[in-house]
Amino acid sequence: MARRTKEEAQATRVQILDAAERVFHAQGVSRASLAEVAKEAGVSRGAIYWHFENKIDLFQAMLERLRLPLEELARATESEDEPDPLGCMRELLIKALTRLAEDEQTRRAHDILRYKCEYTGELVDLRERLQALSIECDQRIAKALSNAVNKGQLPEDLDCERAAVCLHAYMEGIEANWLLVPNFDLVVQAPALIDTLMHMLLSPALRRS
Amino acid sequence: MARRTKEEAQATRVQILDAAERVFHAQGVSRASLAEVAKEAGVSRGAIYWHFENKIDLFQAMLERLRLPLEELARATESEDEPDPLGCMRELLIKALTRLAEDEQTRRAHDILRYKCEYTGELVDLRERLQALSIECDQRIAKALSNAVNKGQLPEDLDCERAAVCLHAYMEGIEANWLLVPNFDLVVQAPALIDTLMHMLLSPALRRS
DNA sequence: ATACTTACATACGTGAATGTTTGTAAATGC
DNA sequence: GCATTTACAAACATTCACGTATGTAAGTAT
Repeated sequence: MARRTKEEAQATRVQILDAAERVFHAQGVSRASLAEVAKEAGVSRGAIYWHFENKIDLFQAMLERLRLPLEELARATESEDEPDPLGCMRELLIKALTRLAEDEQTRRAHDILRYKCEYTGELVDLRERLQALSIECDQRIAKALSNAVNKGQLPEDLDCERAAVCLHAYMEGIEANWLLVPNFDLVVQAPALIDTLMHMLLSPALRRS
Repeated sequence: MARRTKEEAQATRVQILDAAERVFHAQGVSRASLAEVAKEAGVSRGAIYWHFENKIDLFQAMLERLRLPLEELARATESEDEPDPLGCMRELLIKALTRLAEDEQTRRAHDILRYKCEYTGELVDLRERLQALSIECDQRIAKALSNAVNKGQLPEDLDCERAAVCLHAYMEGIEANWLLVPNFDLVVQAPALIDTLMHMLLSPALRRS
């Protein structure tokens, strides 16, 4: 095979990443072989080793593409200048569910992270990254809730940290369970699911002592 | 090594299962080798192949030990004769969290199922069992909620099926997130977490159209 | 007491995946 | 226009876990 131009090389890189996503999803990360990925991508294993160091490097690169396009909304929710942080958050959470239901790539990636991946050995640092992300997520939610409190949208004595834990858990569970058994229309149900979550924030059990 | 008596053989079987639990938890199911399990159990690989067909058989046998001792409470919650189904459910859910926090074996098993296991290939039927369990769980929760409605403990027009989805998701998320980052005392927080969940059931978004 | 079976240990063969190395033709730099 | 580097393909060596086959000493039935 002849040498490719730079753009062609970039294209094969993307092909490999797409193939990896499919193969990882079908076989699981540890069970998937680079030979399978290569075959699926229509290249040789050599090509993969040219673009990536090894399987975990390929996996990490694949995950990098997830860079959530929900950042602006998240930032708005956390901004103290936002006049309607709670409405902003509602919109953000609905978008998160909608995206999961509608975007094939997002769904596959989340499915891999939840059900096709063992967080051990070489992937232990990935687990640590997810732990850090989880903590950061809690903090950002708490900040957003705090903003909503300051705007008078939530009770004055709301324990934002504990509420954040509940909100986070609820979202995590919705996504996990729906990925496992997608037996209802997530796009249709999303607003009601999120409104239920919003109502939960008014629980007396979430007030400071 | 000489031949063991029947009781001794049963003891080594348990040793192997315990060792498998530890090794699966440390290395992940696919990465764990039977040689490691044997070494950890203080036996040879031959012993494992005597008691179990192969690695997945061993894994399934290990999971069988999970047989949750929460069944009586669950049955009470689902029973139409129970005068306080909601209180029963509250107790059940708190117990579920408490057990996860306090029982090492339960925690390890759940951690394996969530973060040390790829539901693919030979484990695809395990995934299907989990799917069936998830659906069944939704139905049992819905039934319990229906009982609570009939006792006047929840609003007449509650959509029990959708409420069950929310409740299930919340619990799932709490467990998953706490297993990933156990940065708060689950036993202490459990009552407040469950009370928050109970309050969620009163959301107007969960009423029938 | 003897024959047979159990509960393992040990040794072997096999296949598969990994990382590396070498080869090569075309693209790119000067 | 030539040397060099790039973007792969193909072949190789190594590791490693799995399943199986065989060995064996003690328990168990008769």
